[in-house]
Amino acid sequence: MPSKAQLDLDAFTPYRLSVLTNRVSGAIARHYSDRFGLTIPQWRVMAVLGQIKAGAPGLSAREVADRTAMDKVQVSRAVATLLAARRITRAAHARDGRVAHLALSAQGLAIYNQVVPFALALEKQFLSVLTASECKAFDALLAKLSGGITDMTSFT
Amino acid sequence: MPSKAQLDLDAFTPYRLSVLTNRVSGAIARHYSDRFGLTIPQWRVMAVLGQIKAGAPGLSAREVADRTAMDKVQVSRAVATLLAARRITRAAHARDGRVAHLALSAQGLAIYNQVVPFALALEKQFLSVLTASECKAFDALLAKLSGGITDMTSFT
DNA sequence: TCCAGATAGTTACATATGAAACCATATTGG
DNA sequence: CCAATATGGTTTCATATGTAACTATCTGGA
Repeated sequence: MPSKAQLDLDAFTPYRLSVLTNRVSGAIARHYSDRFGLTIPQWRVMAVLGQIKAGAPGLSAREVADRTAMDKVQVSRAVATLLAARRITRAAHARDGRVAHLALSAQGLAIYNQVVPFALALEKQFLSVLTASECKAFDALLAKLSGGITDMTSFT
Repeated sequence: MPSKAQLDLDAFTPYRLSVLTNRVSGAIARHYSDRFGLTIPQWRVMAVLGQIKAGAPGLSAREVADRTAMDKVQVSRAVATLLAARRITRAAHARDGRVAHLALSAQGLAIYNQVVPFALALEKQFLSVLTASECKAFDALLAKLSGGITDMTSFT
């Protein structure tokens, strides 16, 4: 018999990463949904809109997509839902008829201000098993791995 | 105006984890699909079946689910597809009429033996931006974080 | 000016996924 | 022995998601 190559899923980094992420994201998604009626894509849109300065005109859907690592379809759908719930506003661009400025509504801002501390608390709890220096190390490693992957769409 | 709490997605660990994982998993899924006609759930089933010893009777669907962090519905569907493609076999349990033993077919084993080195190469490339000691550190941190999360389904 | 792309965003379609209902078999307490 | 319940596994249904097609607008060059 051929001496088989073996692969232990529990030792396979992409698998471990996937399981961990699904657990965290799933738990967070449940919380967002239960307490704020938000999906993660919706929350991501609100999160980037919450960062724009007071006087600024808002972000286009494309800018939102860029900053959330979502594709434009996901953004379009999340925006439609958030608009229907009056959590964000849409205003025409002065010069470019294709573009709309998106921003949080007053109601959306109120929700944003509730979700942010909540999200930060969840992150803190997630990281609570690590020491401060381990957190920093993990952060750096994530950055390094992400940097290594962005350029290789094909992942030869 | 109230001094708003802020949240920068790019500094939010669950978000960063999610983006990284989606990139890796997406790239791997594309490769498995292109070259072997496998989805990730299907491959996970094959991966755990590939680990059982020669004389062993095979794994039940529930055991497969336990070892792959998939739920029984996902397993059922992956198993159905793999059976149709004759990549795995199903045999009745001697005593328990509900249970079936699953194992790789000869054809499935041949594919398994192709995929394993391929998967290991992808993992190696993914980790190639890290030094050996960084890999070890990352591995340990993943384990610690996973351990911290498993017990908290609720993630208070 | 006007046409050939490029870009913003939405829609449609086909597939994937999760939750819950469901069927069959096993087990357990009376 | 037999109900009540638990377990293994599949199916159903409703929703989520990705790809590709589509509309509308804009830009740049002949």
